Amino acid sequence: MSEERKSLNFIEQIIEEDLANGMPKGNLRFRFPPEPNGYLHIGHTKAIGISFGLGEYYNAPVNLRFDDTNPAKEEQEFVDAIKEDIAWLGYTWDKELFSSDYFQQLYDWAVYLIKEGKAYVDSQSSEAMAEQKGTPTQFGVDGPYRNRSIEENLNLFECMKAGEFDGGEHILRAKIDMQHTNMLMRDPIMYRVLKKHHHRTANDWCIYPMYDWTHGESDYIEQISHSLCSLEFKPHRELYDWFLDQVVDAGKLRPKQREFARLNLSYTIMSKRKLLKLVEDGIVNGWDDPRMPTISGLRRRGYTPNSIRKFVETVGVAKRDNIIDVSLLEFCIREDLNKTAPRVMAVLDPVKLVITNYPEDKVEWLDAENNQEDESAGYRKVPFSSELYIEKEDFKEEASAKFFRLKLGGEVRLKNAYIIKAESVLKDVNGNIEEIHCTYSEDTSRRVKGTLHWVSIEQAVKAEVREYDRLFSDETPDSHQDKSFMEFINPNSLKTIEAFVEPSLKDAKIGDRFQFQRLGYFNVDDDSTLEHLVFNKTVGLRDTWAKVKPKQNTNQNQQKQPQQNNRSAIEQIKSYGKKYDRLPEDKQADAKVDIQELAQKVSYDEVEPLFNTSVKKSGTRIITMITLGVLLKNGLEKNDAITEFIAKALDDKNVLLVAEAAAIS
RNA sequence: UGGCCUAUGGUGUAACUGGUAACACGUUUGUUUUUGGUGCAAAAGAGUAUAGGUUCGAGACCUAUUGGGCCAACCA
Repeated sequence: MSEERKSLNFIEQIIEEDLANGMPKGNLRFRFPPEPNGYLHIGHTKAIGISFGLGEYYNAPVNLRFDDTNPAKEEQEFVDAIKEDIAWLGYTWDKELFSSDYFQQLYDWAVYLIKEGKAYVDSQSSEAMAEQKGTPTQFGVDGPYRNRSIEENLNLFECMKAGEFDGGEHILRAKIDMQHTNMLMRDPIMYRVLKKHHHRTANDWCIYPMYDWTHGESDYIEQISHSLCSLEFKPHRELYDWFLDQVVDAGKLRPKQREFARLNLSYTIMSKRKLLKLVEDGIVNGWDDPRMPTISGLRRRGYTPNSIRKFVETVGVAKRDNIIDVSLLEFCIREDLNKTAPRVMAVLDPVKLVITNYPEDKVEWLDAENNQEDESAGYRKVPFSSELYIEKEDFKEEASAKFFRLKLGGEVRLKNAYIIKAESVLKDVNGNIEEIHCTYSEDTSRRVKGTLHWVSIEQAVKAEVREYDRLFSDETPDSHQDKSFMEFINPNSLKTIEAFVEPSLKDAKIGDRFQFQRLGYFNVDDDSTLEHLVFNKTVGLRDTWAKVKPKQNTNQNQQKQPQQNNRSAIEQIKSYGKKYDRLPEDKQADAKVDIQELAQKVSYDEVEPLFNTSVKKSGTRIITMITLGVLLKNGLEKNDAITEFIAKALDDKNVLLVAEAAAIS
């Protein structure tokens, strides 16, 4: 076997190149720099996965650095939550650091820049400054304070630090170029006055550095080799480099910023601000609501760290905008849970079933396999008696042969138990089925088509089950310029069900994950108590039956499927065109016969548009020629378009095309 | 009257210096099965945004277009 080399993503390629160019492997160092102003979500997981993943791959340290330069928005609560989430995902950071650790160093460097004439204090209103800044298509102009003396700047900046000014009076700006094509280079702000309590430095500072001034310098202080962030920071790179130029020591490592496309998930939103609105408006019950795309929400919903890491890995890293289908996330959690989750039986929508030939007082404790995917999972006992619950959905008085659940006169297997036959039903005055009467047979070796899950009524435990649907009805709720994402909120995203579960679940603990057989994966919610069990539905099983069922699921989203049957003759011919000239000779001959047959059903109007097919697509032009040949043979008159098409083909480089054209010209 | 990024099946990511487009999800079919799950097998689906060019040969190279995204917070 040849060695299989996994293809590298563009960031890995950059690193490999740096290594090849002589960077010692020991210099590799990464960081994940969240702002502690909210909870982490699935989008952050990508950034986490990239940096920490690189750290694991190269055995390099990864710092966790809280970017806490804006005391107005940041809180200790978020620091704690972020640490919990990253640790839960299974990553370990080298050092826990804070941008605020560098406030003094940043200040000293700022003073140095002032002395070098590279920074100045501006004393205008923010409106005036915005005015002078220009627009992307219009140059900026220099402001009136741009050429203050170094002494004055030094003095003013010191006064800013000493708290002698209020916010808005003065700011410190880098002196770069008001005519720069990159807006960020038009004398960006380095410091502003903010008389706010900081979660770590308390009231030590009343001036705070801006992101751009802080980030690159922090990377430099920590000697981060590759500073990875999302694409919207691409324009910041130029400034990142400019700030680095001012302070970098030739002997030390100079960090590199590189950008990747961030992750978007269909049917949800990723913006912290919008997520906050869902929380504040009470659309969801907090940041860890199981419907939220936050890490804490997914955790509570029953997702495993492994499944999320697998997801991020599968999604890949590139630079183009993307929307990943939730079905991929769901696949990842199913794949993980299928191997690990113990199987149990629970009935969510019960109907009573009575086994008339089973002794009324008898209870049998039958063996049930915990997980057929895992030999070591063992068995448990489940009680069986004459009165059971099954799902309403699993019984119909009459049904087609495609319905292989229980119907009158039909047989079905009860999972882990016996084969039963439905004999009759008992209905209330409205005609609703109250009881299904069956007989059972102890011969379980027979083959029957269907197998149902069930619980014995007497021993069943009541439990609350929370079923979730997607939060938004639109695939990209926040990408409509004319509509707010709030308009797409799905009002039925939470359904609370009173269910019956098998007694073995009585002592399930918070966080435990199960497969309710035939239904899906569920975990025990944080709200669960000994007296009142609460389960979350993590994700359903793949359900091919649901697709067969006529309408049933009303909010089933319509998916466009490629029509493969009933394709028109011309469509079938066209699909030959895509590969015709690449087919081996014998198959090509077969294809030609087939095309000629199909061509009988094709009209000239369908063929003419194909005359414009580009030269490159010779296959399509060949099949068009063959089809045209049939039409001509059937009496079609040559017109100018046809003559021109044939003439052009006779001139082509492709010999097959020339041959076909020659045959009919 | 801008700068930067980007374009490959329905989705996402591949394709080392040019050799005829791969993998995963999704879809469909068959098969296995005491879960309409899982497993196994297979199929459909892309001439790589467009138009030209170079070349025996282009998704990769060249030219010109077009679509999409980002950039004007004392946010990060």
